Amino acid sequence: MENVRELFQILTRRFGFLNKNCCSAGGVDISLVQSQILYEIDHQHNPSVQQVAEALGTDITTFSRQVQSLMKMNLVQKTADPDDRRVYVLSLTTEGKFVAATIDKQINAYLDEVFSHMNEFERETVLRSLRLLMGAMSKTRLCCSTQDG
Amino acid sequence: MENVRELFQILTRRFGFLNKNCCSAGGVDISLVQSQILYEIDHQHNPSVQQVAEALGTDITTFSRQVQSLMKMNLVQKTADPDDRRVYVLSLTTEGKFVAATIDKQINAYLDEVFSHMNEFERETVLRSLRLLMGAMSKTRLCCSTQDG
DNA sequence: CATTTCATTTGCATTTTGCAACTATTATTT
DNA sequence: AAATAATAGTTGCAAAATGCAAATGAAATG
Repeated sequence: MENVRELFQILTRRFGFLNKNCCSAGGVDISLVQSQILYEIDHQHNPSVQQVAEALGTDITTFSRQVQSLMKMNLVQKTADPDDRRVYVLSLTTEGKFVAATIDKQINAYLDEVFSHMNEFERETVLRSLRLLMGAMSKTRLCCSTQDG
Repeated sequence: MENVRELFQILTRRFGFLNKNCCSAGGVDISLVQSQILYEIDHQHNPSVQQVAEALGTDITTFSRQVQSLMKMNLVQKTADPDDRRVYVLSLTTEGKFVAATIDKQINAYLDEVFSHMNEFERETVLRSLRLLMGAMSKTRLCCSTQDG
């Protein structure tokens, strides 16, 4: 097997650039981490502060402060969990949802553009491969576990 | 087409975790960015300070300081370019090469483990797909361009 | 009811970051 | 060839991000 790491390295770098450049939406300027937080909150079901922090691999104290910034920007809400009053549930505000959706649109537009360079068969194959790869990654508990996926 | 971004997001997150966790080698502790810098210097041909900074999408002043740290750690060397004395060429020291190689081994070992969950045919398909994807990304100049790949 | 565990937040010191300004060198003008 | 502009790289500084230790308040355990 050739050098697989190289493939991954370049692929993820490129996607990283994309994320970095796609981070202003509707007059609001968003940093890369903030964009990732919005994404994560948007995709988890009523996540607590800790859950999101862990999913992103961020120290929880750092994350706590990042949430504070996003609340000041009126993009994220914190709701006390009635069942366990230690816990705060995170969610996006209307504006937060709008920003997240805008970023999502931009990124998907770029990805559509990328996939437009393939024919239908290639497209299908690539997508199936990516899903396969994710599945294989999930089976490995060596490291790198995430919440989802 | 389903939500492709999600696939990418999770895939790159996982690979990011891997990179993050694979960053100590031979008693030396290495941060994620430092690991990426070593990788990049190792894979470019006599790169200048600016070239590596650009490849990584880092501000050049920040990068200049990161190089200084890596020089203090005796992992990276700076050589004055005889043709243009404004330019410094970056290279890895023996120790730097060792560290880079160790990290590379760890990451590839993990990836081997991942690919071991597939049969030969799947493996081939996935690798071919990744290459296809990279090719398609290179054709798009919308954003996200990198030096290599 | 005392103790432990847990989720989250703050104090503080360190590190990282990037803009503006600087030095030193090369390229371009006239 | 002197003057000017452009380039590669470095520092000053101030703002932002990070993470450990410790604190708070709430739940679980004995």
